[in-house]
Amino acid sequence: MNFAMHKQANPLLWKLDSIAVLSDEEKQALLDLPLTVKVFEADSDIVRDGDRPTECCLVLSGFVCRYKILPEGKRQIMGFYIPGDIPDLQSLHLNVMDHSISALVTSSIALIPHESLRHLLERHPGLAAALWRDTLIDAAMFREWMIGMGRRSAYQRIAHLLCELQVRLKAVGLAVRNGYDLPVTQNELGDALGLSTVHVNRVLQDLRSEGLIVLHGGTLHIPDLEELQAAGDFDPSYLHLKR
Amino acid sequence: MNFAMHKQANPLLWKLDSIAVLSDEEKQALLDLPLTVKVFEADSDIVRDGDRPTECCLVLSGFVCRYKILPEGKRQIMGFYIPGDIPDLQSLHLNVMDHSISALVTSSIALIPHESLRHLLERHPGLAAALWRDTLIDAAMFREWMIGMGRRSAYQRIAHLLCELQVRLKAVGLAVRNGYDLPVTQNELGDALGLSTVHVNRVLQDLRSEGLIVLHGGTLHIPDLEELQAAGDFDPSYLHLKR
DNA sequence: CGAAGGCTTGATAGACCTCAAACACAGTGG
DNA sequence: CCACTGTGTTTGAGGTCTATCAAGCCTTCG
Repeated sequence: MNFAMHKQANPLLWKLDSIAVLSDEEKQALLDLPLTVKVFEADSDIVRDGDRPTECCLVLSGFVCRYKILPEGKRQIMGFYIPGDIPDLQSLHLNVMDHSISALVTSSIALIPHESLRHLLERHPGLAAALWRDTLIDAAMFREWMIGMGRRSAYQRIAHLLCELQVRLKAVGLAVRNGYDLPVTQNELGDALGLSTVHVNRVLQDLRSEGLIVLHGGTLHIPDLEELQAAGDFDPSYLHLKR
Repeated sequence: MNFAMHKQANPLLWKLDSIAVLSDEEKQALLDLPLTVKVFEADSDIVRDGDRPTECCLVLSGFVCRYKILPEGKRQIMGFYIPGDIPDLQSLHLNVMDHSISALVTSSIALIPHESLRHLLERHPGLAAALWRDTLIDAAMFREWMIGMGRRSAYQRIAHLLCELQVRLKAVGLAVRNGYDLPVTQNELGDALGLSTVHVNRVLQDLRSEGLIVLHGGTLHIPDLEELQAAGDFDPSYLHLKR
């Protein structure tokens, strides 16, 4: 069995392979998971604040975000999720959702019953460790975003986010070295970074005029990745990738 | 064996009991963990950014924080930890620390070898689930802090933090209904909330003058908890306590 | 009693927000 | 084929929250 060829078909395999060492047996077990694929339109919720999910959602294609709406109507986006990610893996151990997960563009999502996952993890402690690790890396990303919103300028924050997505997309084969598709509006960027749309727009123009990014029509080109990383004070070690 | 009386001696038992259901056997196994107790002075690091820990630290008494220093010298505090917490539990699955953990006041810390923990978790899947859940709740707190720094005013943020500590301290028996010891300087509060010391001071005065808090000498009194929660837009559900 | 750390206050500045409107572009329908 | 609509982007002007700088004050402790 050639697992390399399955990476395309099953992005979860690709993703976990980028953060943990898996045996062939474990990889096979992952491939054997029963998946129900469902397509979500742009701006539709996959899981809602207050829900008690009985399955986890694995992103197969598209772009997904984790967010919460505050009483005053403001929205905070707490993370972007890409193919291979299981944004609500936590629902395995936290019964009630304390936020929502939504598709930003049309996305195909595989639903995996909790039952199947629990069964899998019982039999394969290595996979249990890998998924626990995955949730810990998620937490590390939250921390890094916290640092950004607490102590970095808007300019740095945006540069940092663009770098994070570069690295993560590349780890699952969805980015080339110098760019990727970014199907996110400036409004959504603002909600993710704690900024107003207007300010995001102005800072993006700064980044453009400095030649750090070329961004239009949802396509991002990064002429010099290291320069952008420096501008965003970005160090990928918090993503805990294997190499 | 009366486990209730052990809660005092072993705050971990108390803490886990507040977030998960444990059998007597599991409780006993927790009590059997080999602990090496060590006292850390105020402002001394327990684990450092870049370390590769071989043990986890359990807070027995005192007050601890998770933080990171940025290149420009700024500090972001990403969480406060109290007796019963294991702030670096993640080191079980993430080899390299991407931040530091430090005592804010003299604190006694129990060091638990990874080996012992792994052994424990293999034998007691229920405890493994409880500790995984604990790291997920940690992540939920990060998310809530993110929301604060992204979308809440300084006034709300401070009120929110004071409420969070109230609930968490109460869950391990360290707070009465209307207050607790808060051994944190205004400078540290600022670093935790992404604010300057000066501004923290002014907002605290606002909170005081509105009668929402009485704070001096490291002791916080909350005349009306519900009012403070309303001021901080605080809803404890993200802490995922049992009841 | 002096030193040190933390708290408080005042004045000034800047980053970012809000409001408001114009512009660009893709999709829709007649 | 061209108005029409909607969403996203861009620009301008004014305002505010919060940072920074600088100093004085208070308490604790050796």
